[in-house]
Amino acid sequence: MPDAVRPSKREETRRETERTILAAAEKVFAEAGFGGATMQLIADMAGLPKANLHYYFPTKEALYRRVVGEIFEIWLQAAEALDQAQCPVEGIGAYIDAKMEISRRHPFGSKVWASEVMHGAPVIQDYLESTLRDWTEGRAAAIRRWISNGQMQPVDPHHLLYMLWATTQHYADFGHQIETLNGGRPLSDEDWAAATRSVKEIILRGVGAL
Amino acid sequence: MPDAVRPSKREETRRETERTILAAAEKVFAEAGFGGATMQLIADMAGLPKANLHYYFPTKEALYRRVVGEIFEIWLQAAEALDQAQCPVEGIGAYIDAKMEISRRHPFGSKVWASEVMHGAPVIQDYLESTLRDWTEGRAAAIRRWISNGQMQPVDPHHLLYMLWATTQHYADFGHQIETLNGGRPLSDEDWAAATRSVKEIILRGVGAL
DNA sequence: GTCTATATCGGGATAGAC
DNA sequence: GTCTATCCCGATATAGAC
Repeated sequence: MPDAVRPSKREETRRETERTILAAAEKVFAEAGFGGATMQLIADMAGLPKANLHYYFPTKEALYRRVVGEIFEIWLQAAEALDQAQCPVEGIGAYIDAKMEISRRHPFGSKVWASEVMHGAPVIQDYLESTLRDWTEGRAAAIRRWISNGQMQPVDPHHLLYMLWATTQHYADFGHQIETLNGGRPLSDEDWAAATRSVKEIILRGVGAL
Repeated sequence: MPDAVRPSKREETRRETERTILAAAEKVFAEAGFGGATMQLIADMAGLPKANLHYYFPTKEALYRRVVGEIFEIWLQAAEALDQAQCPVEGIGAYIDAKMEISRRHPFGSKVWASEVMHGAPVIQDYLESTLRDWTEGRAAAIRRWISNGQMQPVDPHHLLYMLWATTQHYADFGHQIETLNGGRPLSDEDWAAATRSVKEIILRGVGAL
C-alpha cells in the first residue's frame, strides 16, 4: 500500500489544484473583499470552471476559511524570531525583519486577515481567543523579562506588540497608498530595506534598546 | 428670500435625513465591506424604506463615496496639529493625540478608508494622487526642517509618517482584535490614555526628540 | 474528476400610488 | 417627499452528461 507512504499521483494532482485555487482565492479575496469576491472571478484566475471550485471546496466560506488560516500560520512562525533571542535588539529586530518580509511576500494574505478582523472576525474569532491570546501573553512575558533585566525601558508590552503589528503590516495592507505616494512605482529592493531599517531604528531607539 | 440666508424647514429635514443615512451607511460599510453591505441593511439601520436611500443617493457607490470622503476630511484637519508646532515633541505629539482621538471617535470611517485603500482605492484614487500627495510632501518638508535644526534624528520623513498613520489607525481598524486581547472588553478611558502615552513615548524617543 | 447548463435566490434600482 | 411592489441581473450552488 504505497498510498500511505508516498502520495499517489491522484493525490498529488489534487494538492496542486488545491494550491492553484487557494492562490487565486487569496488574491481575489484581498482585492475585492469577501462580499465583493465571486467564485467566477476566482475560477477565471485559477483557469478552472467554476464548478470545480465547489468540488474542491464545498462553499465560498469554506474556501475563505482556508485562506485566512494560512496567513495566520505564517505569522505564528515568525514568532520564533522573537523567542530565540536573548536581548531586545536581536529579538525585536529579527521579528521586524521577519514581519516585513512577510508583508512583502504575502501582501494578499495580510489584507485578507485585516479585512476579516475589521469585520469583527466572524470566521476566525476562535483563533483570536485561543491561539493569538496565548501567543500574545507569551511574548508580553518575554518583553517584561527584558525590562526587568534593564535591557529596555518599561514600555507596555501589549502596546509595543500592537505597534510592531501595525507598522509592519501597514506596508502590505496600505501598500497601494504607499506605492501611490512613491510616484506610482512599487517599492524597490532598496526601498524595502530602507523601510525595514527605519522601522527598526525608530522602535528600537523608542524602547530604549539602542 | 429667507431661503438664501437661513435653510428652510424643508432643507433642514433633508440634511437630517442625509445625516441619518450617512451614519448608518458608515457603520454597515465598515462592518461588511462595500460588497457585503446591502442597501436593505443600511435602510433598516436608518429606519427608512430602501427606496428612500435611492432618493437621497442615486446609487450605492455614490453613498459610499460620500462616506469615504468624510473621514478623509477629518484626517486632513488633524494636520493642523502638526503645522502649528515649532518642535517635534509638540508637533508629532499633538498629531498623535489628534489621530488617536479620531480612531476612538470615528472607528467606522477609519475602517471604510482602510478597506477602500486595501482594494486599490478604486473610488478615491484621485484623492491619493492629488490632496494626499501634496499633504504628505508638505509634512515631510516640516520634518526635514526639524532635522536640519537638530531637533530630532535624521529619520526618513515618509516612513515616519507611515508609522504615525499605521500605529494610530491600528486602534480603530484592528479594534476588535485589541478588544479580544483585552479580555473581550472595550478599552476604557484609561486604556486609551495609556495607549496614546505609549505610542507618543516610543515614537518621540525613537526619533530622538525626547 | 471535469465541465456545461441551469435552478434558485438575493440585491440594486425603479415605477408609480399616495 | 415617502413608501409598496416589482423588474432584472448576477452570484452561489447543483444536476447530470462526459
